[in-house]
Amino acid sequence: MSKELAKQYDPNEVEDRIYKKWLDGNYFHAKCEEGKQTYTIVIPPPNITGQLHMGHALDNTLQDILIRFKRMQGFDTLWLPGTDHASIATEAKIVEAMRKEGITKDDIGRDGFLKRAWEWKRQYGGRIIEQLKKLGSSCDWERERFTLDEGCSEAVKEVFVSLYNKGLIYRGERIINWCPHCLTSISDAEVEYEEQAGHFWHIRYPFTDGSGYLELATTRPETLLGDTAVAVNPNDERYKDIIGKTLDLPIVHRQIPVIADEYVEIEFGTGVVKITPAHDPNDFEVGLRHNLPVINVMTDDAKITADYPKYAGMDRYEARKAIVADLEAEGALVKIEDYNHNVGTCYRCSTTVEPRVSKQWFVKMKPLATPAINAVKDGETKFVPQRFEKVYFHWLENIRDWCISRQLWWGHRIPAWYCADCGKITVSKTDATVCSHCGSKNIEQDPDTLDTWFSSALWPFSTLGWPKETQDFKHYYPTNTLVTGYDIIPFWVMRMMFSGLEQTGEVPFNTVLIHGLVRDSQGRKMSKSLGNGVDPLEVIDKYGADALRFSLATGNSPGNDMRYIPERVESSRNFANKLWNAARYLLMNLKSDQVLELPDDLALEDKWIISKYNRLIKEVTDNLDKFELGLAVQKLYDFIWDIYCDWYIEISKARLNGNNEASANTARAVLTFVFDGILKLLHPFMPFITEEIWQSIPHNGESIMVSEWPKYNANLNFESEETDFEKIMSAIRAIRNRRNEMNVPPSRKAKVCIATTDVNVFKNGQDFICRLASAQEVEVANNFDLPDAVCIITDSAKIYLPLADLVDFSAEIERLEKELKKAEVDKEFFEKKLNNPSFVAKAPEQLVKTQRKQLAKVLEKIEMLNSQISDIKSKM
RNA sequence: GGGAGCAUAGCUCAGCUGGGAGAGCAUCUGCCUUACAAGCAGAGGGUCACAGGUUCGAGCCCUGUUGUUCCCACCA
Repeated sequence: MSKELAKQYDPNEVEDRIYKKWLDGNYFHAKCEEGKQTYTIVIPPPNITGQLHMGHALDNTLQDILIRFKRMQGFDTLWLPGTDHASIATEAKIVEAMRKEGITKDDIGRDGFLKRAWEWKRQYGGRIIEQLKKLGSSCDWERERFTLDEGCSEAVKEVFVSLYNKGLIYRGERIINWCPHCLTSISDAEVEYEEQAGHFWHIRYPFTDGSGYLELATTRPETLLGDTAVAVNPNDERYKDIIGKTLDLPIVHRQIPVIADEYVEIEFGTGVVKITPAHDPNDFEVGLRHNLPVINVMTDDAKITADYPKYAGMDRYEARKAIVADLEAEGALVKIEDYNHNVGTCYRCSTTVEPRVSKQWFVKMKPLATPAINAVKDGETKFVPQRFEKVYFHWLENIRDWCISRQLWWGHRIPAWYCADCGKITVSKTDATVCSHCGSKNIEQDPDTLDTWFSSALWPFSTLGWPKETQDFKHYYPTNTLVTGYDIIPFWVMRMMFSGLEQTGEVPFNTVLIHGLVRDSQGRKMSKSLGNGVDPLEVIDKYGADALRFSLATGNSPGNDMRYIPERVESSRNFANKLWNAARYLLMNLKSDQVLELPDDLALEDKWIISKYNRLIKEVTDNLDKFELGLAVQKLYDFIWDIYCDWYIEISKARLNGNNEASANTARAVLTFVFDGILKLLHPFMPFITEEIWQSIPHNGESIMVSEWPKYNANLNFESEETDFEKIMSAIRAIRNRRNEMNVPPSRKAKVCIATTDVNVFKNGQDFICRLASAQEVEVANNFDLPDAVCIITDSAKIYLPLADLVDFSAEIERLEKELKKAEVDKEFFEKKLNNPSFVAKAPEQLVKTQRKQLAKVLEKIEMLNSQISDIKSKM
């Protein structure tokens, strides 16, 4: 309290110091207390390759707000942090770094590569964690986990083996999405489709019996090398007679059959489709139905194989040109059309995906999807906002088996060994040394690793110690809220759901809070290639973490994208400064033995603000419970700036500078009491500044972050005092307004006369009116003779400002007539309603009552205005 | 082709269970009033995209239209 606060709040001076204080106090650590209700969030683990961006800032701000709120409410609160090994992204980064040194993966081998990868992780993996701390995140750092750490790896093996034993994981030769740049398979979810301008090449395939040609069209002529059939629709009258005939595949001159399959659309193109089972998912299916050979024509990096010497070594696009040229030379090319079509690309590197048949590991999805769908249908897990359930259902209902093997080294190695002797597979949690089928030692582990999302899918329970029956797991699982962006639903949310249900028998969380993307000020996605990304750390450096958090929480509704507007952060910074200065005011007025408790002798304005504050507690708490963070923060902003600062502080000045010591003391107590409460309510949103201030005012406890969340108290409702005080407020506003209109300089104080039926209320407010409405003295009475002056009407009073010399009579009449017109419109509005019998009959009684009152006031006002107008006219 | 979101003040957005439209920024006027000029007191500014419907009453609920953004989908 003796501490002197600077005139302007300097977040840089405060934040690191406060964060250290929290760490030293061990406040983030969840104690795992028996019998206490828990609240748990597991962090969406950022990639170790990542740097904090605005999306992280939003995601973690929302989580921290919820966590701090629940912690203050007395829950045993755990926010479990960690990072993701991000197999493809990390491996790509390391390979790239090696490339600059002129080294390849093969040069250093698997062990050498992994050594480098771990070294890389050691060096950069903690970077994003440090950045999260800058934001103020109150994670339990003692429980920090990593998807590739020992515990998570145990969980991965456990799940793999268990699913394998249940027949839910299998190995098979299927068509998968292959990225020729990352050199690995990727899952369906990892393919992004984009429309590309391409061509439609019309080609003639001659019949072997010399009976002419069949014309078809393709967007990918290079796959012709792998054609093993041509298909038509069995119901297509045009082609009925040719089914079963053979064609001579141009260039290759292989004989291929004409088959009939429903998949072919009669209307589209020529109604004839070339079938390349090795390089197209649909053709693959057709191939299965017709037992067609599968001919792979491309290597890992999408170059033509040695089987076609003329094109061997050409990449897909070179080969395309060469083949088109050769088709033309052969006279097989009919025409080329422009054509736009959707092309699948790799979500990591944007390379066009090459569908490819290969032997991979899959998770059988149907049996896992059903319980995950039901859990959401039954409301065990809820999405906020609810509409995202549709996205979730859509994915799960249309899901295909999940390709989980990746041809990468950085990740969880597949716990499967192949026997060179009996050819069978041994799957085991522990490293196998002999074949479980024949006992041979001649076994070798699968070189592949698992999809990075396989381990993320287990995150809510693997991080709590599962499969061990740990204290943490028993205590904190299932978790409560998962906070993530809508773009992550198919990758992660869905997979955690079915994994949690399958492995633990319970949903992993009961609420999924979905947020949108943070876009740039023009609404574009922030991206490296556009260079429009805003670095949250720079924003924090300039405006403070509290200002950034506040902006991200304000005006953001669940599930909706938002734009990053620098002016908004500035306004948040200003708000922080406002709070800071309110604290300075408080401190310079408090007494050394100031206490937090409220005295009994509360004045009208004290009851007014306490009552309002009491309602604020209820509303903010309700909003937070319903995940309406944006509404909560808006209410806090309004209360603090408008109610507390602009009104109560201003009003308190009269008492603090007056000579009634008892009244001054009461004001001090109320100022302190309410301020303590708003700091607490604001703390989840602006943790640093609220802590810094709280430490300098009278307080109970070590830190605001572990102080008690304010509780609504029915005894602190003072409705009639609220109404009464608001009458004084509206009188003050009316006088200010009038003076402004009349251009009265503030230095010119005027006497104010108030005619009202609430004489006592206004007598009570005389001091305030003097102070806040530049009045010299205030006279209150039941009635006055209408003075030769300007008159204002509020809901509860007629106010006379004796500033006759400033009055321009004709302007005054103009103003009064304008007001009269407005009042007449109001009158009509209410009368129309109240004259409507069905309104009176059907509308709530309370509403009808207040509208009647309002009408009466309007009528009174009209009468008053009329009399004023005639009064002034008589004096002109 | 299917699904979803959005459309509210000049700009960016709120608006919770339907009861006379709100904030921040910007603009205009007047103030350095002893917490704060990153501030104070005021002002102006909106047919809530359009058309129907339900209701005593619609920014909010229903139907359709237009514009826009996104997600999903194998028409080669």
